Amino acid sequence: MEFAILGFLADAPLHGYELRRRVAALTGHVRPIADGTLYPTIKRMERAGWLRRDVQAGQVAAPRHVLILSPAGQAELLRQLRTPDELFISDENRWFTLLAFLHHLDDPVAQAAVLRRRLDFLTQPASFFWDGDRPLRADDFPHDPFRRGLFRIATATSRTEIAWLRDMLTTLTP
Amino acid sequence: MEFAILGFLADAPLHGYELRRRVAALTGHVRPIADGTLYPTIKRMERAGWLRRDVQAGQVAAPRHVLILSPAGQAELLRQLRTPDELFISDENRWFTLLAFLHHLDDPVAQAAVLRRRLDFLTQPASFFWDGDRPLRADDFPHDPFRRGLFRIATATSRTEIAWLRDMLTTLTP
DNA sequence: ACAGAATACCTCGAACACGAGGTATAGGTC
DNA sequence: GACCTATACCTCGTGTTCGAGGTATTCTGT
Repeated sequence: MEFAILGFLADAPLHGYELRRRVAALTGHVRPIADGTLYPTIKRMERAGWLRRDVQAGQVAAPRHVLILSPAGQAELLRQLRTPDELFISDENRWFTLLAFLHHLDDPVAQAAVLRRRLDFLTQPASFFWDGDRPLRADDFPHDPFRRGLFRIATATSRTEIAWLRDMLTTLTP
Repeated sequence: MEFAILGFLADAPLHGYELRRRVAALTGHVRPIADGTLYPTIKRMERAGWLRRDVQAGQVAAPRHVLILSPAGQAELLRQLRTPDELFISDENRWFTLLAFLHHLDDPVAQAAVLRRRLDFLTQPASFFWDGDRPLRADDFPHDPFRRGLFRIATATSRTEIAWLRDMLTTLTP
C-alpha cells in the first residue's frame, strides 16, 4: 500500500482521490482499497517526511490535496526497490506492484538483482500439497479436476514468467 | 486462513502443527503463516463450534491436539464454497485456496456456478493502469520493459485460466 | 549424563486494513 | 429553490495478522 503510493507519486504528483483510483486499479483490481486505509496511510507517510501536500482549490468539487513526493520519499522508494522484503518477491500481487515501479530504479545491475531473486524463488522446488516430505503433483489427484487445474494454471504462469525473467536478465546484464 | 483450515480438516483430521505446514505450503508458499495467527484462529473456530480437539500423547514430542471438523464446520465450509466472498473470486491467492477445496462441494452445478463467477471476473475489461478513462496497454509503455512484462505475464496467466475454465464448464454442465 | 534440535502449543502488544459513518463543495436535474 | 450525484477528505471501532516472546516434550549425538 505504502509502496504503491510511493511508486505512483514518483510517476507524478497526485491528489488522494486520484491516487486511490490508481492504486485500486493496480493492486485493488483484486482487492479494492478503502478510504479508511488510504487517508491514514497518507498521514503516516506525511509525518515520516516522505511527502508533502499542496492544497489547491478543487477543479471539480472540494479542495484537492495534491501529494508530492519529497526527496526522503524518493529515497525510500529506491531503497525498497533495491532491497525488497521477501514478501515482495514471493507474493504475486506484491511482486506485480514492485514490477510496476522497477523502472524508477535507474540501475540495470540492481534491477537485474531483483529479477534474479524472483527467478530463484520461482525455480525453487515448491508444491501446494505435501504428503510428509513428498511434494504432490497433478497426477496425485486423478479424481480432483480442480486441484489439477490449480497445477496447470500455476505451471503455465511460472513458465511464462521464468522465460520472461531469463530474457530480461540477458538484456540487462549482457 | 479460517477457510484453509476448514478445507484441510475436511480432507482429514490434523493436529495444529501439521495443519500449519499444510496451510503454509498452500497459501504461505507465498506468505508464511505465523503461530500467532494459527492458534488464536483455531481457538476462535473451536468456540464457534466448527471443530473439536482430541488431545493425544505426542508421537514424537509434546502432546498433539488433533483437530476434527464438526458437522457445523463442514456446513460452514460448504456454505463458503457455494457462495464465496468476492475476494475469493478476484484475489488469485484466495481463489487458488478455493480451488484446492472445491471438490468438497459435491454438486457439479454449484461448482460450475463458482467457476463461472471467476470466468466473468477474468473476462471483464480491466487494466493495471489508466489514463483517465482509457485503459493503458503494454504498447503504452514502450520504454518500461517491466510494465510490459507485467502485461505479458498477466495476459498469459489469464488466457490459460480462461481456457481451463471453459473446458471445465463444458465438462461440468454438458 | 547433557546439550541441542525438532516437535508442539500458547500469549500478548503493535500494526494495519476494513467498513461504516461523517463533512463539505460543485454541478446538474426537476 | 431543493435535491441528488460525484468529488474529495476524514475519523473511529473492530478484526486479523504478525512478531517476539514463552513453555514443555522427546529424540539424537557426544
